[in-house]
Amino acid sequence: MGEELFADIIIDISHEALDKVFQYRVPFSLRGAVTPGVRVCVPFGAGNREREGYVIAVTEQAKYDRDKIKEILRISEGSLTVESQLIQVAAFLKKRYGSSMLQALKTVMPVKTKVRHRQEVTLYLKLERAEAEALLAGWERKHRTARVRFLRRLLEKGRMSKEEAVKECRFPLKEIKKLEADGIIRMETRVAYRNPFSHLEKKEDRLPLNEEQRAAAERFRQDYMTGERKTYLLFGVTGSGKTEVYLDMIGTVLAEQKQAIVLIPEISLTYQTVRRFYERFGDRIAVLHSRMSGGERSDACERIAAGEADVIIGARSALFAPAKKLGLIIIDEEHDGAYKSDSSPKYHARETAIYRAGLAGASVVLGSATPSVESFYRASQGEYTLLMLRRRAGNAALPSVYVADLREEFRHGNRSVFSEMLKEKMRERLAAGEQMMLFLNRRGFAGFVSCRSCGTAQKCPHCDVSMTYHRNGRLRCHYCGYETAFTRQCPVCGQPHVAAFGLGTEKVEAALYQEFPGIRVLRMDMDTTRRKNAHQEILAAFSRGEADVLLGTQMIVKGHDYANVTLVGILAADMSLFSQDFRSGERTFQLLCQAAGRAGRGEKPGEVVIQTYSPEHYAITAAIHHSYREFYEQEIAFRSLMGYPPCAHLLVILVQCGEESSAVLAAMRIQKMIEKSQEGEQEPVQLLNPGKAAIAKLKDMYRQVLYIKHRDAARLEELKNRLEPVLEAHSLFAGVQIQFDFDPMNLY
DNA sequence: AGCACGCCGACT
DNA sequence: GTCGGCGTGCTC
Repeated sequence: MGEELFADIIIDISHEALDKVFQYRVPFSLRGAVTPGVRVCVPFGAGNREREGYVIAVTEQAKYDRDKIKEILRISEGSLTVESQLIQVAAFLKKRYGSSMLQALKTVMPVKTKVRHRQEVTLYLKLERAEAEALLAGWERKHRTARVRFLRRLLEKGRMSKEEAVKECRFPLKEIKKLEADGIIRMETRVAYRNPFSHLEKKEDRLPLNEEQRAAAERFRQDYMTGERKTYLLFGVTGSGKTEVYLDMIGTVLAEQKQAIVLIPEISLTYQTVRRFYERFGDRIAVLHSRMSGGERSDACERIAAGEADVIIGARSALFAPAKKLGLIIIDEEHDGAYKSDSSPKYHARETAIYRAGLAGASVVLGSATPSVESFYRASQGEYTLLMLRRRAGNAALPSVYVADLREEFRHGNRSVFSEMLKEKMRERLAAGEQMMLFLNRRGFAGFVSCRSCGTAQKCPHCDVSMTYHRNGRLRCHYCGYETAFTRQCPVCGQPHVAAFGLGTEKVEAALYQEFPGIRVLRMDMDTTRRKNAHQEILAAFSRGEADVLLGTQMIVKGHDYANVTLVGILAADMSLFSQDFRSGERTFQLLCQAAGRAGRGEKPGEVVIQTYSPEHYAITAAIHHSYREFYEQEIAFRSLMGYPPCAHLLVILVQCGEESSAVLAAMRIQKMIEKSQEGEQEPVQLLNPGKAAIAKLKDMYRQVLYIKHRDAARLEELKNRLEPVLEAHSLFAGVQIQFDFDPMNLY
C-alpha cells in the first residue's frame, strides 16, 4: 500500500468547456475518504484558484506528468448532492455491468451541454440612438474593435442574447458587465419553463381503493413511516388496479416532502398513462422520455432538481432524474425487457433502482401481473416483500381461454391463418358489433425471402441476417436498415423463383379481407407506426370504434383498456417458444397473459383463443389457467436444473471486430486467460468455448461470444474486474470491441 | 469560467 | 520601445 493514489476529477459540472477529467494526488490523510462521487476542493488553473469538483475514479496510475499533478485540498463540506449520488450510481454501473467510467457517466448525467439556455439573458441598449452613435465613433477612433463590433450589432438588431454576444460577437462577459455598470446597456433575465400538460386539469375525486389495494398501500405506508426501506413486489393480476396503489404510495411519500420516480416501459408511456398521474398530482409531475426535445428535457430536469416537480414519470433513463429528496422508485411492468439497456453499460433498471434507492434512503416497488422469474424468486426467498392483488377491480371476471391446436387444424385440411374456432368467434363478434384484437406473437412483420428453386435465403450484405420483404417492393435488413429492391431473379441460381415466406401482419391483414369481406381492420406494427403520433392515432381510432379488428405485434398488448373488446386472438402462440433463449418460456407466458388480459375489460365478458402447435407446453397451459404459480414452479425447476438465472448467473463477453480473424483470436485469448485464472479454484466458473454469435455479423462487425456461468454473481463480477484492465492494456485487443453483459435478456 | 501569453496598432 | 486591448488556448 505504499503506492501513491490519484483521483480523476471533473471540475465544474455545468460547463461544457470544462467537461474534462483532471487528475489530482490524493493526500495520505484523505485515503479511503476519497471515493467516486465525493465532492472535493482542488487548486485550479494558473492562479490555483479553489474550485469544487467531483471524484469519478481513484487509480494508482498517473496519466500526466507526475510533477504537474497537484494535490486535493480537502473534502467539501455540506450535504450530499444529487450529482454525487449519480456519480456513485455511475461507478456502480461500471463495476457491475462493465463499461468505461465515461460511458457510465454519460448514461447517468446526459445532456449537460446547453443546459443553461433556459435562463435566457437578453441585452438591450439603454442609450438614445444618437448618444450610442457618438459613443461608437469615439470607440472607433480608439480602435476598441470588440466594443465597436458589439455595439454595431446591438444597434442593428435592437437586442441580443448573452449567448450571441459572447459566442458569435466574441464579446467577453466582463465587458458586458462593465457596459451595464456604465449604464450603456440593460440586462434582462427571464426564466420560462414549458409545461406540456398545462391544458389538463387536476381532479379531486378519487376512486376508492378496494380492500386488497388498501391493504397493500397501508402495508407500504406503515413501513415507510417507521423508517423501513424495502423492495416490494406488487403482484396484481391484469386489471387489479395497480396504478391506484402506486398513486396512494406516492401520496404517502409526497406527504413526507419526498420525491418519487415512476418507471414505465417506453412503449406504454402514452398520453393516457401520464394523464392519470396528472389528474392526481397536477403540475407536480415531470415527464421524461426519449422523444422529448433537448429543451423540454432540460426544463424537466431543472424542475426536478429545484424540487418543483416531485413525481417523475419516464422510461428507463428517468431512473437518473436529478431528484434530491428521493423517497420512492416504482417500476411498473417490472418484467418488461425494455428495463435492460441494450447499449453499454448494459444495466438493468431493477437492480440499478435498488442501488440508487439504497444511497438515497428510498423504497422500491416493482409491479407486474406476470413478475419476472428473477423477482418472484427473490420475493419467495424473502429478499423482496410480496404484496398481492388477486381480484380484478370492480370484480370483473377473467376471460375464458380456449385453445386451438393448429396440428389438428392442419390435419383437417385448414390451411388458413385462422382456426375454425377463431373464425366462428370472429363471426359472432362481427354480427354483435363488438370489437376484437388479433395478436401476432412475432418479431418483424414480413417473412424472409428465399429462392424456391435453389433454397438460397437472401441475406443482408452487412449482417448475418435474412432480409425481410415489404409490400412496397423492397427488402430491408432489420438490424442495420440496409434496403434493396426485391427481384424475382435469384442472385445465386439465376432462376426467377424468389418469393417471400412466412407470416407477417401484412399477410394476416390480406387474409382477413379475404375471409371476412367488408371487415374493418386497423394494422399496428413497425411499418404503420413509423410516424411520430401514429401509435396514438391508431389506438384512438380503434377506441372510437372505427374498426372491428386491431391487428398487431407486441405493441398492441401493453395496457390499453377498450370496453368493447370481447375477443382476443393469439395467432401463433408458440412462435417465441422455438428460440434457444432460456427466457423464451417466460416471454411467451407473459405475452399470452398480457394479450389475454385485453379481453373483457368492460361489462361484457371476454374470450381468448390461443392458436398453438404445442398446446401441452407449460407456458401455454399455465396461461390458459391464468396461473402464474403453475408456470413459475415449472420454470424455476428448469432454470435450477440448467443453472440459469436467477438460480445461477451468466456473464456474456461479446467480442466484435471488423476483421473476423482478430475477433476469433481475441476471444480465444480471453478464454485462455479465464481458464488460467480459475486454476486451483475450489469452484471454478463454467466456461463455454467461444464461438460465433447467433448473429455472427452485424453492421460489418464479426461477433464472437463467450458464456460464463457461476452460482455466485460476485465471482463473475470479480472475474470481469480482473479481466478489464488486461483487455485495456494488451495490444492484442486494440481495435477489438469488447462488451460485457450480466444475465442477458437476449442471447447473442 | 478565468487566466496567461502572444500579437498588433498607438502613443510618449 | 512599451502600453493596452484583443484573440487564443489551457487548466491535472
